Amino acid sequence: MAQAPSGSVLAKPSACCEIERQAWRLNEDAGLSERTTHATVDDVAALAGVSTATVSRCLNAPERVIPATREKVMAAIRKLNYTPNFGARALASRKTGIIGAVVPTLENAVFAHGIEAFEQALPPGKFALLIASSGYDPQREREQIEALVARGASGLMLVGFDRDPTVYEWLGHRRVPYVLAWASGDSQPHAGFDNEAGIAQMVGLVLELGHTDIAMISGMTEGNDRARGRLEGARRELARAGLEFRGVAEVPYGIETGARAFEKLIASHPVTAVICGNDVLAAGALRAAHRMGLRVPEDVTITGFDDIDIASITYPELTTVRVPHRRMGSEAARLLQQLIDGKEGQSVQLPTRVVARGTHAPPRRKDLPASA
Amino acid sequence: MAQAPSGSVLAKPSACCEIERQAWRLNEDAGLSERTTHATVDDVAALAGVSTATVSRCLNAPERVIPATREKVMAAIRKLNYTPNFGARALASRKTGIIGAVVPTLENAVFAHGIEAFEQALPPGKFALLIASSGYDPQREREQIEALVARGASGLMLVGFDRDPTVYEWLGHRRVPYVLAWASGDSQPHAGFDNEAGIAQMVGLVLELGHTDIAMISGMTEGNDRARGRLEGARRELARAGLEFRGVAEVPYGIETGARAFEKLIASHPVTAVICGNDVLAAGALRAAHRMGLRVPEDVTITGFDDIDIASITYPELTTVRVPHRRMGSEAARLLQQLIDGKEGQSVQLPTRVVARGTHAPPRRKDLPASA
DNA sequence: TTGTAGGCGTTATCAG
DNA sequence: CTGATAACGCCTACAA
Repeated sequence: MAQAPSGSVLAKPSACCEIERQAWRLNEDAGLSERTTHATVDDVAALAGVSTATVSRCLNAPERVIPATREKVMAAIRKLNYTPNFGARALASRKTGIIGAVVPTLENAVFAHGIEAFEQALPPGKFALLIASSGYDPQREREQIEALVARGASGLMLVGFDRDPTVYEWLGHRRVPYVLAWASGDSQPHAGFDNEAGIAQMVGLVLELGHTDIAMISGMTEGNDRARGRLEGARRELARAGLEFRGVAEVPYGIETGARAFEKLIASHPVTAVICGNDVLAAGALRAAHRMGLRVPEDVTITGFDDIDIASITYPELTTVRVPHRRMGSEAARLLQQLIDGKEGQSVQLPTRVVARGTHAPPRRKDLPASA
Repeated sequence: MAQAPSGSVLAKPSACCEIERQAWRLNEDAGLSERTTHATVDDVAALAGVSTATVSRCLNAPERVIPATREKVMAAIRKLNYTPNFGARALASRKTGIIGAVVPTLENAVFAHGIEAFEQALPPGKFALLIASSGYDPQREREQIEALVARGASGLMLVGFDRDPTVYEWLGHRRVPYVLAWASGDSQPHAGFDNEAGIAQMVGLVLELGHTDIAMISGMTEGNDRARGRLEGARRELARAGLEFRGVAEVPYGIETGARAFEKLIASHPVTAVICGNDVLAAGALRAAHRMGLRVPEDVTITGFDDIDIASITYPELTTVRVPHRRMGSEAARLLQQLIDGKEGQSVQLPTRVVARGTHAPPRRKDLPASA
């Protein structure tokens, strides 16, 4: 009988031009079928000649066991290849060591990086991270939250502040601690930054350059406080200078959508600068500009927000607003752990700053070529 | 006493220029302190006037309970705001509904997208996804695998084939089903594509254009079968044409490392084409080329691999190898579920193809300017 | 320092 | 279709 480590080949269809497939199955105890069940504390205790309590202590509080017996126990554990049963342990100890996180999507680098930092900031071995994505859908987010809690999450990391109040009530009733990342304000525990202040800095820069005909490509603002904060912050800063946008497009996240929005905006408004709600939209706008034969920044200024990797590989490199996403992820992890431990935790508001690269310049003097 | 939904403000230091912090704590039952414990099946059963068995059935096999009693039970559940205890459920049913995944890092868009697709392909509500990242460190990956299994993962998704055989033995012994994503070969259940074939297509294109002085910027090959497959595949294709690389740099994943490698390669070898192991390295190379004043593709051809988003926002847009990362993620999810269910599953090998965009061209005739 | 024994909240196997 | 009741595997006072 086949003895492959974990499975056995059932069939291998001849290689086809398109997609090759091959059948697999978890093998059903091909060889030794004596003990199909796993070792338990009792087995370990018996083999080591101690009580189950001692075995448990060796695992959870080694210092409370004398080295000699501890050695015996550990040897038995190794020999039996014993691993504590997760369910039993969770049931008895009333803790799972699982933390949940719901993000809109990991396809947005901002969240992927933040989550990565979040995960790395969790004490290794002490916590594991359960991740779900909502696709920016509030209803789905709610289901995901409930699913994670149902799977034993003893703490949650959520993105942004905007959500139905009943979600917070539910969480409060269940006594599930949570942290809002990429959020600001002070009505909830959070780790974030000020979107309005960040975009205001950028708009300030554009205004200083002398632009007056400005448009904005914003992400979808519904249920997204980040996008809304940026749009509103930009409007406010413009208003302070007695101006308003010549055009505003609100589009879903994506390079293509950013490109389309740019084309439309340029076609219908005589703008010299386009403020984008994030780097991906800006990258799309930049690509559209290239394809339309517009020079950046000579003909048009384009700015981003987030400063993710792509901001430094566009050509010219993107002028954007730097946001410490990774730092935010780790701060969120720190805060959440403190909340879970019942300790006092600190919400934190991280600073942002404009990174001036190559996509901004003073507006083109429109009268020059015309009056020549 | 404060009655905030889930916490109460303890202190708010005056806003500082750098980082603002604010103290939080999960409030300790500020109001009603009657029942600090959660409702259990017994409570629900009592309130509904049925047995715990019936309550359990209502949750796990509603069709086995007549609508009348089911309604009573559901009403009691709602009223008590009852949620099954995860640990108890896992212990009794011997299943957690948790699937684990270990990836090198979510900061690599390839994995972020694949994982996102993997998660979405999991039946919602039936499974939750536990994620850990290894940082490309085999030792850490092993720890993460054990941690996920210890947290109740009943199936695993791992990246690539390269790892200590004892890991597979351990998994086999524990009877934990697993799927290798971004992997090929046929000794394990996998969902992937052929790195060697993919890169060979690209090298073929470059050779056809007439290049003979070619270099490669590869990702780190140790413990990374994807990078190694690409490097070896390229070497082999070159050898078929009687050529070999004029230079090879093996560098960690990143834009900066790609840029540095390109500078060094160009400085020490008279190459006309640089094959890159992935799009990020290629983007770095492209940026370096721009900064060095080299024209792409007139002066030098640069190619990538993966076709992630950034490939279409570089300037010129990147010629690369398209890999169906999302499709792979969902195929991996499908396969893993079948393995978990004890059913036969199909390994799958997805096709790749060259996407010819703007960074390739015939080599520059070096003798032309010199002989003029 | 170590052992004893009860309980954690569900599910599952039987009868009824 | 529903109800007792015995696992499920581990933790943790409490005793020794």
